[in-house]
Amino acid sequence: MPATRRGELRRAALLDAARDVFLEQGYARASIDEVVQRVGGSKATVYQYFGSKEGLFGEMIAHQCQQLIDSAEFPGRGSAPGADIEQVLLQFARRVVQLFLAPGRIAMHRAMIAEAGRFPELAERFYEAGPKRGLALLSGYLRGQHEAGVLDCPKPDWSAVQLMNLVRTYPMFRALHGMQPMPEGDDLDEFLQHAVRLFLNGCRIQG
Amino acid sequence: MPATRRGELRRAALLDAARDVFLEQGYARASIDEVVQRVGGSKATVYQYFGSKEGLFGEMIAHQCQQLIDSAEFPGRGSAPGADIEQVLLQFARRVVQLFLAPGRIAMHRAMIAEAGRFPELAERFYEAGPKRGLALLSGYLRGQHEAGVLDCPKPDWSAVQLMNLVRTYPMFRALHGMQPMPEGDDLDEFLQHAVRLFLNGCRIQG
DNA sequence: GTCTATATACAGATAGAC
DNA sequence: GTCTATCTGTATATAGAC
Repeated sequence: MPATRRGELRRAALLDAARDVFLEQGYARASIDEVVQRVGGSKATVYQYFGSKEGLFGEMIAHQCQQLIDSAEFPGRGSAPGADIEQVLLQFARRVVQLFLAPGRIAMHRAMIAEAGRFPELAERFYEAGPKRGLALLSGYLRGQHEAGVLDCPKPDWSAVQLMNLVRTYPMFRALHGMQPMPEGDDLDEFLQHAVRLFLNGCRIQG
Repeated sequence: MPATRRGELRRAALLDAARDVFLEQGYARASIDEVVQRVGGSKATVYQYFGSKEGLFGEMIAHQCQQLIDSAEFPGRGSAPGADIEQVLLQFARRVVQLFLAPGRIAMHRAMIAEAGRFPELAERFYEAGPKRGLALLSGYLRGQHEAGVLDCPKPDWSAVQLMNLVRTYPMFRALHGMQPMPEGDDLDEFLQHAVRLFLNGCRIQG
């Protein structure tokens, strides 16, 4: 840990450069030399602050998770209670996809998955910083609709997972595999509408 | 390409060992030396057959994809036309999860995602060997149900993607991130039933 | 606290004997 | 066609000057 003001800046700059290098090249291919070269300074400083390559990676991921938490204004929060459910959920779907498909996020996700076996606690932290918070918000919204008798959602936690999977998985799966988000001729927003409608039909109160 | 019988066996043994090493360690950490050490023989032979580390990785993945195609008896195929839809789809869901969560498959999936940027054509091939075939079968089944007036599935391709996402994503997501397949207290099969029911409700003919 | 220079190790790839 | 021995580059990590 740096004690001086300049040290703080050095440390932050190193974390930023490390993010770029690790996410561009993956953990194993990334080299400390390249991180140092981008930010200026010397390798010894890296080892002073982070101890090792694993340490640098770990703190970089943790830092990213913290930023994700700070920046995420999840949707659903602040939507009027009586607003049209389909519109609220569609808005939510668009925001989730936007968050997950941001270029840096895909790269980070890839790096996480690649090293999940070696850094299990980081994957857990990532999950709690991102998906878990979104799920909690969505689940709360669905619980409210259930209790109001608008939807049939006896298990809002599971329903939240399912809606999230419906809207997020297909484009994310393709992006993780290096494919275009949607195949030719398909329209992402139309796909999201289809997913939300399926979900709403599935949870409709049976008359 | 080996010409002798013994060469064929050597090649096959190398591919098997390569699969283990790559999937255990990931592409970058894996070393040719370790592959050679496990199977016996020498490094030069590897370069004779596969040209480079990338070549070995590529042919290993291709080989695995072929095996996946050969071994996959996808469900839905051969189910009686009049069978109960919920049971057919539940059976399908169980089989899909079983296939995707097999230990080797998760490791392979991780390796694929990690290197998807550098080997885009491999990801494509994997997609066609696995998910795409499952989706095609499911889509055909759903189209039949739609045309028979049993389900409301005007876009069976999208509906197939959505059902697949509902049943597969959550356990697979957790496995990829090194977490247990299901959180404590939740039951996988109950989750699958919940997913299938949501889907069927969503596609039910509106009366 | 930060830099330069270096130790140490190991990886991918190849040359040449058999 | 297959092996042994080796070349060459590059990575992590550290010792010691400023």
